[in-house]
Amino acid sequence: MVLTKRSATVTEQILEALQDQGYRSTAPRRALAAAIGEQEHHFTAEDLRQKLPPQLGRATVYRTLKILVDAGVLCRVLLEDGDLHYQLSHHGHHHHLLCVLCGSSQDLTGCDIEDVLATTSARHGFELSGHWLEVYGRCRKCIENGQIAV
Amino acid sequence: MVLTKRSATVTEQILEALQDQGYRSTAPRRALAAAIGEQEHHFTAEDLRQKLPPQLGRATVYRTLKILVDAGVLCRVLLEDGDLHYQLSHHGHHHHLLCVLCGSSQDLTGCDIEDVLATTSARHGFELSGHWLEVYGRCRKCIENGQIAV
DNA sequence: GCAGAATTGAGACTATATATCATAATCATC
DNA sequence: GATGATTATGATATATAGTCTCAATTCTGC
Repeated sequence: MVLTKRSATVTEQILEALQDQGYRSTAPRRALAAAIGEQEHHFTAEDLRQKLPPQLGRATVYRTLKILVDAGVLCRVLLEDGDLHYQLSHHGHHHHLLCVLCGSSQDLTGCDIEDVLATTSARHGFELSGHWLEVYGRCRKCIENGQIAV
Repeated sequence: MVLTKRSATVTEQILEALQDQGYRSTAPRRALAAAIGEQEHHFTAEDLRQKLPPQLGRATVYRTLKILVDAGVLCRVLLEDGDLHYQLSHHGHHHHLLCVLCGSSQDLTGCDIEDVLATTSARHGFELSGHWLEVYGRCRKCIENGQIAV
């Protein structure tokens, strides 16, 4: 396994991304970056707020999340029940395999969904501009642990 | 083209579905069914409310929409900007090709997305339980009309 | 340390949706 | 039709998720 400069902690990566985009380094943003670094899986804006000092304003949390999504550091994840969560993005367009039991997620890589979509859409005379795909199920670990659906 | 009992008006189909599920036929529900029948494309709960007498309570609209989604008459559609809309469902699991210009939608049928997903997921040791897919783009008509993105 | 610009946070506000519950409407039965 | 058990309604309160404003504060380069 090769260690590179980019494999610093999540918190550091986030702060770096902010700086790369010309944003200032402020105490609230450092606190937010640290809180995000602590998240194991996907989280909501309110999840973060609970980990942060209460005087850190709601607006700041949402503003920063938006910046991070735009910067490609975070991506939005749509849960099965319609809840919108955030999680670290592994850059580039991709999809998620979300475990409905433990909340973990894997990136769906090396898949040819895009091709299938393009072909099928073309058959309908449709010109593709984007799509949203979330996949729900049980991850290997949860299956092995013999968990059954809630 | 063959006319069957099932090809009654949308409004009638909705009312029939409600009755099939053991729900009573009430004035608010009839009004709602009529309003849904008038919708050309996908719509929000508030779109409907605007077409209905103001004394028809908000709760009734949302309750009825939920019933209709559960009954499979309507399905939820996620727009590119995150807005949740409703539209008539053509029964069974399917996906939508949503035109971002005119708002029309086509069902994505005869596609092998499910297979691709199953295969890819299996490679990740993942046991599929569901997924959500929305596809955005421009429909044939809008392309032919030479519309450009807003 | 200063000035100017960026950022913050308190709170008002919007939009969407659900919960409560007294009242009203429905429908099977008489 | 009338009755009554049951279902449904709607006014209102509450919840949730997020945006907007703007005076006060904090950064950063100088």
